[in-house]
Amino acid sequence: MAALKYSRQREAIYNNLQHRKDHPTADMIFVDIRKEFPNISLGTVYRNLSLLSDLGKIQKLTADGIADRFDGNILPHDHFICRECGAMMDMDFVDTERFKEEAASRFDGTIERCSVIFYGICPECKRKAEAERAQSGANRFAKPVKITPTV
Amino acid sequence: MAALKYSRQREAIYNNLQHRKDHPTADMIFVDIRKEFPNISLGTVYRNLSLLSDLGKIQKLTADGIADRFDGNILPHDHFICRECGAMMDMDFVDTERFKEEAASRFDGTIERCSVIFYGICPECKRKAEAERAQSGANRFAKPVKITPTV
DNA sequence: TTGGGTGCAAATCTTTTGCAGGTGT
DNA sequence: ACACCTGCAAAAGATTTGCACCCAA
Repeated sequence: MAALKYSRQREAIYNNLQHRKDHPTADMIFVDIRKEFPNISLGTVYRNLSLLSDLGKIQKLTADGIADRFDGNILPHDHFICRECGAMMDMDFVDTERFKEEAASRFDGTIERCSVIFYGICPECKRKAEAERAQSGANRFAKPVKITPTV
Repeated sequence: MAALKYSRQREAIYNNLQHRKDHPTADMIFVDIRKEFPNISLGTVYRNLSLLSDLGKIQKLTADGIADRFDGNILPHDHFICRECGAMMDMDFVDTERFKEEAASRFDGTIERCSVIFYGICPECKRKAEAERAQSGANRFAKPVKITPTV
């Protein structure tokens, strides 16, 4: 079994993640951390994020249509992604654990973890849209409609 | 607004998805459908899956560490992925709608959809593992342990 | 006829990996 | 000294896209 050694880069990556709450991508962390370590490589960032995630020190979040994001908060909680501004935010007021237990009690296999991601329009974008609509009457979040054959 | 035209390829892709329950990747569909359309290209499969998903005729499923999968069943239901065999299966006995409403009622933005994915060991792999363990005493699903510094 | 759809291949984006040299223990 | 870790760059994997031709409406 491989023994883990200390590395300044790994510590910096971990700390960077602890000090921000925007659920950054590997590249966002890379850009930020390069201020402190100008020579760090993106590969190192990926390697350490993957390692920290395997160790359970951070969380990797995979969602539809976007690059993986990382979260320094490992307490069980859910996430929301805004399809307007792309922001990912915490949704920690829903009891996911109860939900997970409910599933586990009726499932024959073993449930180890559960990912819950909500998609929609975030409070800020919704507010902006409502202000606009009050003026123009148009709804810029309306999904495009197509003329559709059966398939 | 673009008008949609019928295409045999799109119909075949849609039907292929309706007739299977293994939550295939784009490539799996491509391989299967090539029996009927030897000249179809992977790009066409991707384009149509994306289109059908936008139209709400099928569902795209994004999960950790695997290629996107597609589901012909658009009724709200959750999924489970086995980390041993990689199979993705339905978990439709949990009331996700209630869960989604619970979240929506306490959230200031608009929740449009919700993805719930469970990860663990599927019933079949669990059974096999238990049979093996009864003989050898070893647990092949034990996660590797590392000696860990603070970070 | 016209504009959407297709096949093909190249491009893009994200993430992983091989290698040679650096560093923690 | 011995692994582990890093930077660099190339590779890999998944998905998208430009283009010329084809086909449904």
